[in-house]
Amino acid sequence: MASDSIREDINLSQSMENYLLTIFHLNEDAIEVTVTNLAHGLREIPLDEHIGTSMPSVTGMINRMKKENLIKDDDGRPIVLTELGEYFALDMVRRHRVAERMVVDLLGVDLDRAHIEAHKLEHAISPELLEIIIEKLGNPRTSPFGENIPDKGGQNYNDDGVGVIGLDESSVGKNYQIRSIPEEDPELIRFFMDNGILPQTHVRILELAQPIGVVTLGTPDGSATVGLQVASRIKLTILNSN
Amino acid sequence: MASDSIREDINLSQSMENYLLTIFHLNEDAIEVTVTNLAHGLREIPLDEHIGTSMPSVTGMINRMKKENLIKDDDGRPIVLTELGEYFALDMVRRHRVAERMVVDLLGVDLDRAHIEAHKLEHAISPELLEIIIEKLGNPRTSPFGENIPDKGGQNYNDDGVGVIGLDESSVGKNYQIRSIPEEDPELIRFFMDNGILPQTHVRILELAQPIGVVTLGTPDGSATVGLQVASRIKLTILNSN
DNA sequence: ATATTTAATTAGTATAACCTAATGAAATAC
DNA sequence: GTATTTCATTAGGTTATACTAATTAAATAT
Repeated sequence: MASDSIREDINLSQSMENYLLTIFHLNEDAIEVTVTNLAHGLREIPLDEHIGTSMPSVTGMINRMKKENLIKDDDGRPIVLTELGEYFALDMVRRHRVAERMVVDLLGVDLDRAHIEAHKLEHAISPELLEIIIEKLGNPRTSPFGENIPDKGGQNYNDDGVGVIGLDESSVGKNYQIRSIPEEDPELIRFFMDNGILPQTHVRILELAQPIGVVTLGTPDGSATVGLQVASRIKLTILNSN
Repeated sequence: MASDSIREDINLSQSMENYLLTIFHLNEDAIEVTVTNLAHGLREIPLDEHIGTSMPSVTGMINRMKKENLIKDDDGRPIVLTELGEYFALDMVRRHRVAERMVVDLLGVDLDRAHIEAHKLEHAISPELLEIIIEKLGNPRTSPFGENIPDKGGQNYNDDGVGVIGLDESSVGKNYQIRSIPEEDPELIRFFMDNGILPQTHVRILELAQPIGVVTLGTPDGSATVGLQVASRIKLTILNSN
């Protein structure tokens, strides 16, 4: 099939794979994909002691990726993926999220380390192994952080953003279900774990003080307060029990 | 502890990790570690379409590894690992064999693909993850091919070669237990799987025709004939039922 | 509308791998 | 004991990825 043949004879470097992931996440967060933002964005993943990427390095890689037909060569900001680029970006997202599920569900890694371990493994999982892992996991539909796992071939992937809001946009007194939480910062995730702030959890908004910049939510176990910045990255769906 | 501190601040490239593994295996097979043999040996692992390594490339890497204090800088053939080099080589062997156990026991990969998948994963497993996997596996002592898994820190690793012989050195009519089988060639492993020639299996030597170059062995399921070259890589321990 | 700031690129290096072709050195063969 | 073969290195190049410093181009501010 087309989705298999598209893959043939193409070998992305680990570096390109990371650029694809970063571009995907910028798109997802509605952040303009520019050289500057990519240079910053690649810093997010704290692999090795590598702090960010210089802008000339990003320019260089973008040009290589244009040559590989992963990024459109129309020249211009924002940087936009070709169909091929989209395909591989979704493939990487799939691998990353499956790897997270694997290390958590199959190996017993703590949630706060899942992202970092998965980020190393995702480049080392062959297409065949990926399918074996997915089957073993029982075809999971989300990562342990609540993010959708794209289908094979990247078809019908949608953000499912309908009805999903940030915790910062929620209403006091209403009940919600947590859909997803941010996955990068181990310390923050530790806090989430300690306070039962996890995907699927039912929560009630106790306080939303915009000027002070905090949101307090009630969980089955108690209550917790987070800043608005963090709150905006906790995604909710409304419960019909309102 | 010392074995932890030795690791600090050292980042081996994937390439160096592969050289360490190859050097280890040459030593294990009592093959002199020379530039030529390394150039051949690195071909064994059929990653990508990469066929072998040129001798100047090996010389170059050996020099870099001398600078990193992984290989003794006395100059001379054979090439010999420093204590640090030994430490990392054993670490790699440990990761490789644990990765093989993981993909087979935890993920359900077929034995004939275990080596190749493990070879990619072994470079992407953090020390912390490695220990988690080992625990989850219940502290396995051998790989699925029957090879010993070195301890953490590489202490008390021994080949356990006492009483172990090659199938080519066995005696007709005697009973043995298979200790280990070669792991590189998927087609050969497929044959082993189909004929129940696996670690732990009890076998009886039915025929050993040196001039013709074949050994026939009886397994619980039937019998199979292999060439002497292959036979020499199947390791046996004698059973006291003789 | 000029000055400043921000964004991106070019120019020029560096390093880790790899390669082929040519050469030197050591072992083996006749 | 010279000739040949084998083994290893040097010489010289290539590619991917990164960097800093300098420059151009575009946006923003005064």
